[in-house]
Amino acid sequence: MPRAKSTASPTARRARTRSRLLDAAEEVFAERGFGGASVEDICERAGFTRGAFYSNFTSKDDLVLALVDAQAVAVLARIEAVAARDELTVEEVLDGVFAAFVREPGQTRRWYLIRGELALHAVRDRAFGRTLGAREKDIRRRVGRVVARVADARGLQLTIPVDDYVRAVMALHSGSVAQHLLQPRTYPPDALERAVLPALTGAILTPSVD
Amino acid sequence: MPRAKSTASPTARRARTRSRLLDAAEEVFAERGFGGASVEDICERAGFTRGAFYSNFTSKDDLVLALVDAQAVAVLARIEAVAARDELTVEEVLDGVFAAFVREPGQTRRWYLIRGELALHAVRDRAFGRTLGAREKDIRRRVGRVVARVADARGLQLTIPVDDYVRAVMALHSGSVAQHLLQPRTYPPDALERAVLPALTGAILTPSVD
DNA sequence: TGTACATCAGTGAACGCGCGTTCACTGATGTAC
DNA sequence: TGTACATCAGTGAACGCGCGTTCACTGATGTAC
Repeated sequence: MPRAKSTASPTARRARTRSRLLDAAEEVFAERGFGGASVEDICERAGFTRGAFYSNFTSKDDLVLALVDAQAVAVLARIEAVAARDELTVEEVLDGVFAAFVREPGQTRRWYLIRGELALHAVRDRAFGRTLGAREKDIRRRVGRVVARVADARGLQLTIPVDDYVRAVMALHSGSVAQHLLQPRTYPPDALERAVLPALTGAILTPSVD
Repeated sequence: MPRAKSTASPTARRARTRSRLLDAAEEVFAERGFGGASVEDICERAGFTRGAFYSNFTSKDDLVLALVDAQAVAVLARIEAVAARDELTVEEVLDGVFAAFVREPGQTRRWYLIRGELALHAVRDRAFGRTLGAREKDIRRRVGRVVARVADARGLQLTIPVDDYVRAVMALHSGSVAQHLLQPRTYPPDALERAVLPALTGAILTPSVD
């Protein structure tokens, strides 16, 4: 059978194959979970045979690690873009951060499923957990810096460590998405944040005394 | 090969077999996920052969549904026990509720993994999602009633719907457990609740005017 | 520019294994007399 | 109380299938002359 159309140099084409496999893996993992997704499913989705898979990754586990790395790079880049905008309020910054996790608008469901799979895998596999934990810490630190800067510019100060605030908001957001996905009709997205975030942020970000 | 020791009437023994299989399934699902856990793993853990499994459940999916039902009954019973105690503060009620989800003390990890698996499965499978959603709603309503009663007895009133408050606290707790499991050494259990809950509850539960 | 050879990304058939499910059976317990 | 039969919870061998992984290969592209 003939090979797929050749568009670029072998090196560039190889990188493209790898990234297509990663994209496909994200989709298939979201749909069926790590355990339920087969290597063949992923290859079929990406338009390759299984041989191509093992030419680019040493195993299925190796692919999961590569996925985390690729996501971390992409998410951090999008957060940097939010951080560069000085005119935003704290709420807008947080909105931008949530959006940064999602590859394309309207992919919240996929985002939730993938993050859920990664979180469970991290708790089960200690080594993987350390990798994911380090990546999350990186992201929280970056977000925390932006929040602190924006709060400062508004003359507000935090009553608890900024890292705890960021953790709390992310937990709330994650819970909100879960509730919405479980009850799509009766519980709109962001309903929980809308109900709770103002009170929380009001209690934690108070006007500076000086 | 001889059968396992006979202790009671066939009906009682059958119920015992079923419940042992459910317990084993909870453990194995927590360890390996739904996709990663085989029927044989579960049977081995429970001390039966696969035939016993198919004598009690029609399929692996059927087992998951039975697991949810069994958990709902158990959790609701434990919450009722908390609700019956009138002397508790709002914080103690919430602590009691979180404890109610865990079968035995020190099983937080298992609780988190099982709930995570169920949540992902619910988002993927709409019919299952409706079942789980209904169960969660039941639990929230029950918890909400207790919180409202306790707040009322303390002369406090809620500034947002009690259901949203309960959702928020559960999301926070779930996020807290996730953070702790990811960084067991540096982030103690309950660290997030300790940092954030007082501010949140203070902002949402305010002294009644009348 | 044209030819001969080297490289290696991706192919696809093949492997052995473990899976979910089925089913003919066994033997302990319950029932009838 | 003792015997004969019925029930059915749980056994364990067997089924076909799809899995993760391997590997000899092909043919498009890059390189040397």
